Formats: sequence, structure tokens, C-alpha cells
Amino acid sequence: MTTSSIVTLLVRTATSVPPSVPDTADPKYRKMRTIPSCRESGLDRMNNTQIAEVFENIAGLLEIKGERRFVVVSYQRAARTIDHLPTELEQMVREEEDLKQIPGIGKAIAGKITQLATEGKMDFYEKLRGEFPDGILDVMRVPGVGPKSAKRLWDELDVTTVEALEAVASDGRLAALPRMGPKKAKNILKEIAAARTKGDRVPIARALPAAERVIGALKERCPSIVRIEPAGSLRRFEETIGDIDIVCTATDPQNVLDTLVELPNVASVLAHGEKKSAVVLSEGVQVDLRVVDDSQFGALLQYFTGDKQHNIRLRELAVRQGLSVNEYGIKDTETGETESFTDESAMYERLGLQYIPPELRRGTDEIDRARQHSIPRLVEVSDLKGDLHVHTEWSDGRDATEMMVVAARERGYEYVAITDHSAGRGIANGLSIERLEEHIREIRQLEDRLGDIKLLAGSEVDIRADGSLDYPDDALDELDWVVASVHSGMGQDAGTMTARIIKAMHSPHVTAVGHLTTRMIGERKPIEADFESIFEAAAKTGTALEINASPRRLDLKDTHAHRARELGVPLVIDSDAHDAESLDNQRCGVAVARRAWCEPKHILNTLPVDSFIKYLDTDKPDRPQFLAEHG
DNA sequence: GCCGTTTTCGGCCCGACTGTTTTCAGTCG
Repeated sequence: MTTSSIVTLLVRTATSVPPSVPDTADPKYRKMRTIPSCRESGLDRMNNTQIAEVFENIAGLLEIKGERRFVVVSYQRAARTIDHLPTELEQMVREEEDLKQIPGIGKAIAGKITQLATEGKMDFYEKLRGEFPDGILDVMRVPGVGPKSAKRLWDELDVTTVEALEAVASDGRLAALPRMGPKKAKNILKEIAAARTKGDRVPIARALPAAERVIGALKERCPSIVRIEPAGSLRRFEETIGDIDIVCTATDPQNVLDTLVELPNVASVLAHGEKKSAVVLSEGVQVDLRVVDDSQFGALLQYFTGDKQHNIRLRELAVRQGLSVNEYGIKDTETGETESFTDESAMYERLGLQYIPPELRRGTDEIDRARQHSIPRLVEVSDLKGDLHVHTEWSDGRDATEMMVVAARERGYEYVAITDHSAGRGIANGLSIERLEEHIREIRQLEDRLGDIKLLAGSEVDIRADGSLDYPDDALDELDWVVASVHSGMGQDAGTMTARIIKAMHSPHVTAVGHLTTRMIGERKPIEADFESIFEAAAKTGTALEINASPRRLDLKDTHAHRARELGVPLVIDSDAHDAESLDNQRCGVAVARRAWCEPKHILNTLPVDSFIKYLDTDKPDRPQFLAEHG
């Protein structure tokens, strides 16, 4: 089969699958219609996510208006860049930093950001928005409806909402338009219906085990598999996943594709061809499996890993070298010959680039860094020497202390901190002072008995609403490691919350602050606080900040970890395991750290046990300096 | 609108399908 026919097959099956579309009834998408300006939202200031949303909307409206493509693309790129920025733009504007240093942001966009940050509004956006009905972006975001169609539907049928779109698609008016037709109408109705039933993006906590089960099941059943790997947002470790992309090579491709659609937990089959199968699992997650020739694996993996901006930037670079990158390899523009790549790193190397880990592929400055060969060696799971946030059956964990410790030892750790909840966490069976003392004795005895792993008697101590800690000082004195966390009063205003957390950091007993924002991805919103001030206080007081590796939390998130690292805050990657198996959460925390460009030296628990004990023996405010010198 | 070990002006990623058309515009990833 020729390359092009393979592609045809791939894409044909791909497009027959209803893609994940935004649920237009979801309040999240309603919100996009209005400017989330500072005053309207009642916040003190606009955060980067909100600013990014404004630029995304500008791009959409300009597209409908028929603005040149490259202008639209510029706004889109700026939006994405802003969303990934470690520092809040408001703060950068306040401190008069030069926004034009940010890749993708030039004079015009910098000016617009400055107005947004200082005045809470943007004249350009206000005027642009006034030219269109509110719901026009919702209409355009229905798959199959692009900017041109949205404009025509508005002009000719007065369609300004998804409901109106549904009406004209149903009653034949849409089909009657030139260059539309009955099939188009039918597809749009299908997409609207799909958007209403299908969920949003899936938190990585759900997608990850689902992907692993599928890959495991395929490997077990298909001995012909040569290579099989997750791609797309899962491989880049985004917090939420649209669908699970899996790339595979095998000596018997058809067998692999047939096996997928016959797996027991497959709820429905969306496509089943010679090069691709797509299914929806019973838990509601879509899986796309692509099987290709082993010689093209590198290029295809690169292409399907993305992200989109990264691939665009990579291809731009290739063009300047007289080359052209596509999903089959790298084509020489003059000779027209395409070079295949069995692995990604050879492909990057061919373009004069250092290998770029998937977590860094965001189209910001990673390609420039790769060109200078200045991408650092990022932290890996194997660098971790300990886990400093572990629960047992003494509070709300499932397994016994010894079982947790033995499991930690099996993972090669030199030390582990047992950190059950403090007394105030009644719901989590928090330890009274008496039980705490008893538990400490158990931990000391266990350490003596095992002899080959350092155990730290610790606690995850509640930070109360007023910033005091949930154990008195003399109890905290007995502990080797204290993770202080917010578990209640999460609705406090930003000022109160910030002061509360900083007060806890000033306690000499608090070695780290756990899951700073308390968010649960897709379930619970983060606290509101002045994170810049908290990071500064952490650096000053020598309080480590946790990257909580529970995939439901991932807290610190990547941009926060990035900023904390820049400010010299010691970071610690913790599993927050409530059973032995969850100690493996660490890889999720490591992925967050990698997205924050963290090297082993930035992560406290990469220290070998001797250095780690010296760290704890260091005066608290001097600890960041100690880590900088010994990490 | 952004950007420059070719460029401060003239470029700007790539390949594919669908639905509508008789050669292509619009859309998608």
C-alpha cells in the first residue's frame, strides 16, 4: 500500500469519528461570550488564563471577520503562550517588565495586554465584540462550522446561537444555502447532539489508567506488537485529555486493530480500518489507535504528540533549512526525497536540534533552547530518593505502616516520611496527640527493625483558618517532617488565605506546604491567593513546596512550580499515597516538574539520605541555599 | 501580528477529507 493511500485511510476513519466537542450548554463556554474583565468578575486582577481567553476570543472574531490568516494565528499563539506563562502578566506589567521578550508577543499585543492589566478592559476587544452577536463564537465552535460558515449563517439566516443553528439545520433552511446541503445539516445536528451527551475533556487521572489498561491488554493479546506508546496530550502530560491517542507498530497490524475493537471494556466502535481503529471505552473515554510501519514510527509519534504550536514552530524551522516536516518524515524541498525516522530524537537531530522531551513541547521557547542545546537534563522518577507524604491506616490510608514502608523500599527509596492527618481532620481519622505519640513509637521501632531505610516520623498538619497549626509546638517538636496543608475554609478571600498560608510557613516546624491550591482537577476549584507572595515567603522562610503527585491534584501545577523554582523555593515531589500502589503516583508529579523545567537539583527528595538529613539539620531559612549547593 | 546565523520587509506548517462541486472552499488535527 502506498503512503498516500495509508494516509487517506487514516484520515477517512479519523473524520468519521465524532470528535470531542465543547458542550455548549456548559457554563464554561457561556462564559466565553463575555469579557471576564476585572471589575465584572469581582476579582482584584485578571489572571493569565482569563487574559488568554480574551485573546482566543479575539482570534475567533477576527477569523469570522475575514482577517488575514497570519494575524489570527498570531493571536492564537499569543493566547496559548500566555496560558503557559509562569508569571502573572498583571505582575509583569506592574513591574514594567518588557512583555515583548515573551515569544509570540510583539508591540501590538503587548500594548493590548498592558491596557487589560492596568484598566481591566481593552478598547480593541470591546469594539470588536460590539460588531458581533454574543453567541457567534459558540456557533463557530461546533465542529464542522468554521468562521466562513458562521458568518454566512449569521448574515443569511440570522443564526447567532447554537439553538438557532440547530433549528435551521433541522428545518432545511441550512441545507438550502449554496455550498451547504443535507449531509452538512445532518452532520451539524449530530455534532450538537454529541456535544450534549459527551463529557468534557477527561482528567489525566482517569485517562492514564485507561490508556495503560488498553496498552497492557493489547500487548498481552498481540505478540506481533513491536512498539506501542501513548501520544498526544497524554504523552505531553496535559492535565486533561481530549482523547487517548496510541501509536503502534506491529508485524501483524490488522490483528492489533481487530483486537482493540474486541476488548471487553469497549462500549462502542467508531472506526475499524486497516490502519486505524477508534473506540469508546465503557468509562466514556475515546481511544484512537494508529498502526504504522516501523520505519515511520519516529515521524508519526512526533506528529501525533504535538502540541500544535510546537509542530508549527518545528516546521517553520525546517522550511528555513530547505526542509519540510510531515508525518512520514523530513522531505528535502529540492530533491523531493523523504527521509524516514524510526525514533524521534534522530528527527530532531536532523533539524539541528537537541531532543525535546514531550512535556516541554508547547511552542513557546523550547525550540530555541533546543537549537542552542541548552535544554537541561530534566528530573526523572529514578532520581527520587524518598517520598515525604504518605498516609497509613492510622488515619485515612488503607495499608499498614510497614506495608507502606516496604513498598517504598521496593521502589528504591532511601527514606520515607509517614505523614498521617492531624487531630482536626476528624473525617480522615486524624491522630490525637496520644495516638500521634503511639504512632511515632511504632515508626521508630519499625525503622530499627528494618534497618535499611530511614523513616521520618511526620504529620500532615492542618493549617487552620487563622493560620495556626493543628498540633501544639511541643507535639510538633517530636516530628522529623511536617507537611502543612489547607483542608478547610477554602473559600476565604485571597488576602486572608495568603496571610493564613504565610503564617504557617513562619513556623519553624513546618518543613513543607502540601497541595498548595487544594484543587481537584475537574472537581474542585483552587483557592484564591496571591501565589507570588506565597512563593516569595516560601523562599525566605525556607519552606519547601510540594508538587503533589496525585493525578487528581497535580498541585503545584506546572506554571506554579516553574515560578517557585525561579524564585529558589525548594520543591518536593510527593505521592500523597493512601495505599501502597499509589506510591507510583510519583511519575505524575515528576511530569509536572518536568513541565516546569525542573532538574534534579531543584527537587529536595532527589538528595541522598545523608544530604537530606543535613538539609533538615540546617536552619530553616538557610535551607534553600543548602539545596542550591548540594542538589 | 510576529519575526530575522538569509531578512527591519516579506515572508509566515502540512496534509488530508467532506460536501459540494465539476476543480475547490472550508474545515480539521
